[in-house]
Amino acid sequence: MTISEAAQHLGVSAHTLRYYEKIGLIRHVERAGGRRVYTSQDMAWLEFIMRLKVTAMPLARIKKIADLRYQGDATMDERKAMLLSHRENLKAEIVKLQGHLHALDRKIDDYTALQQQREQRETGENT
Amino acid sequence: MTISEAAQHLGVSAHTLRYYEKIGLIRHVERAGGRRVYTSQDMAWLEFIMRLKVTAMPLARIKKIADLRYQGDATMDERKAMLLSHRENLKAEIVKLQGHLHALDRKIDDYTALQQQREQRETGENT
DNA sequence: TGTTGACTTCGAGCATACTCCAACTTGTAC
DNA sequence: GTACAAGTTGGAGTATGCTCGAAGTCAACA
Repeated sequence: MTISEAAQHLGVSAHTLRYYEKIGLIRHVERAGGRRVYTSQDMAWLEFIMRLKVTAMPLARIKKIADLRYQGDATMDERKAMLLSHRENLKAEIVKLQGHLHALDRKIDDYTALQQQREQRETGENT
Repeated sequence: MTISEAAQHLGVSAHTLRYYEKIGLIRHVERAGGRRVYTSQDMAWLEFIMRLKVTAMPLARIKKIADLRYQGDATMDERKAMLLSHRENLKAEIVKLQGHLHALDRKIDDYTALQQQREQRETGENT
């Protein structure tokens, strides 16, 4: 897979993929005639990175997981612990957003009530 | 309420409150002897801003709602429409995060399975 | 009246995550 | 073999949202 194919597949730009390689999120990507060739393993790893990214994990923390991964199987427990911790954050985040959703609903209700008051005034129901 | 009280109450820094005033999220805050005095109405508005902020609305969009608010009641429909649209985004975001949570759970399961395999090898159950 | 400490303004600086540029190389198409 | 698209590198620049520093002001208390 070329860089532009990979980029399209992952929904990011080729620039971003080079950037991720530069900061070490993904390492020793093969080259053919100097050009990057992404294997299916590379893609699986990048997809996992994207998964962490969309759940608002900062690149610095993703980098830490990447570093551990490149150190080998001995770091598995630590990586699992990081994921478990991230899962808890994610669950808390979902609960928080649900709370904000309800608050937003109430605010919208306020607007609806104000609109109705205005309509009543305009149709002159009180005079 | 002084700026530091307001900041503490809202969970941001005084610097941030001045910044929000500078970019126009909140306007004509009273001064007493040159110092900001936040009224309960100011606080209600700032709390609403925070509510939007924690749901990942960019300051630029919040600014737009603030601009509309300062234009008066005539912009109520437009503001309500923005909130409705934001609510849809928020709902979609929650669904998305729930999906990512499940994906994360599966990844964690993978790690657990690998750990169990390793334990079996170490205790020599196969020889 | 002097000191303390929280406040003021303005502008510069910072962290994150890209995003772009310049100059050069490579593979394919004719 | 030459044109052209797509790729390469390193480094600089950008957008967002703060965050800090400098230099000065103000109120309250000893």
